[in-house]
Amino acid sequence: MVTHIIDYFNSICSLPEELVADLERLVVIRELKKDEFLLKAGKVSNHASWILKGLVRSYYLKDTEEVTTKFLWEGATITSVFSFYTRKAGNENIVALEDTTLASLHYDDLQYLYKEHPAFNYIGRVITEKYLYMLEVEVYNLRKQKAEDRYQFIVKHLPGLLQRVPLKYLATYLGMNLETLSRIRARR
Amino acid sequence: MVTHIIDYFNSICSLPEELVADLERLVVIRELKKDEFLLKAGKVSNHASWILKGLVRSYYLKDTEEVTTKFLWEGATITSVFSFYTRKAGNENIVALEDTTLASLHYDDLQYLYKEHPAFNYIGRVITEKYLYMLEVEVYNLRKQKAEDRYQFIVKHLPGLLQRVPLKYLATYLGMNLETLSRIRARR
DNA sequence: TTCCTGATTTGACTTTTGTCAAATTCTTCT
DNA sequence: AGAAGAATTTGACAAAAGTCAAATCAGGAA
Repeated sequence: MVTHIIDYFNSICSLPEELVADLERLVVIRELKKDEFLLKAGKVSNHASWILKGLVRSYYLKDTEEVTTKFLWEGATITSVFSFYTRKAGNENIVALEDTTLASLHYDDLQYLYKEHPAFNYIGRVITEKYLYMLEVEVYNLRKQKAEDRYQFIVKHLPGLLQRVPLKYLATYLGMNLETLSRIRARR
Repeated sequence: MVTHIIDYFNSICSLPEELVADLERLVVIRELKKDEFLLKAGKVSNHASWILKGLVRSYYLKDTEEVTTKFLWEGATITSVFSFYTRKAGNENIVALEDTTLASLHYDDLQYLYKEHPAFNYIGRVITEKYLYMLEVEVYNLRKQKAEDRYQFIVKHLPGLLQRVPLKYLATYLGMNLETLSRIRARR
């Protein structure tokens, strides 16, 4: 299991042996059952994780409504950007929508890797850049005025998501309510 | 001028002398007059820049309408994330809203710095994280359903922007049209 | 100052989306 | 299979935001 994530890092930049040894020691494999939480609002996020299998959702509470901010699946990196980097409690919840397997690094261990292994800074930078790019795409879609256009973007670019995610979560993710999403799907 | 940006990098992580020497050699100071372009749609973005003075706007064309995606000013990092990282032409335009002074690094020089100076990856990652966090805040605001709430977020967190930016640009940035923004400002 | 152009506001009306309530449909558990 | 609960759809209506046209305002150029 740990080898998968090491292979992934290796594909970004070839890892020195001592770094591989440290990773094997520090990377933790974790299993989340459906509906189990990886992070709860009010807690500090201590782990950056890579999803080996499964699907998670992150959301925050606006009044009584859950607003979904992200869906992440196999191959994705997941953490609460705010909480992990600032070391403060945030309002973000992360929960498994399916049984999920993660490779995780603790914040302290990550800092240790950055300090001891210059190459790991290269990897950290590239992964952060990828995450940034993903977020830009998300913002681009969210800025569309019409609810229909935002939905069609998912149909076109992430059709698999429609099979794996309940519509009530997709609706708040796309900034519309459930009934609107249902009606958009009905036309056609 | 170049010293400002080197001081900034130094504040993130102390720079070895050879890195400072390379930076002094590679960082280019550029001046943009109001309405001059830093990047035009259809071109590959070759520079990452830091704004020393001034204000720029990035936008793309949706049909005939300009959709503003970002306002960035003193202290901010600016590039087209998509085009700069993928080395492909994008749809993003970046234009100065005020006379602006930039410190820029060419893509190739940046890659050279990353390869030759591991410490610079640390800096690149931290800057990317900051940008990422800024973007998360932006998404958070955009996901608000009510146009009024999105505007009030600016009033509360970026009141200075209201003095520096024409409302027509602010409107598309906030995902509403000019008349709606004007009416929101009229209620009080 | 006066004119011109662009920025902003206002009005009348249309379209889109939200709200609330109820009906279906689908899943899961026994 | 049958029941309970969740997910999704549908209907009627209300609220929010968009559209188009016109008026007003503000800053710069002559």
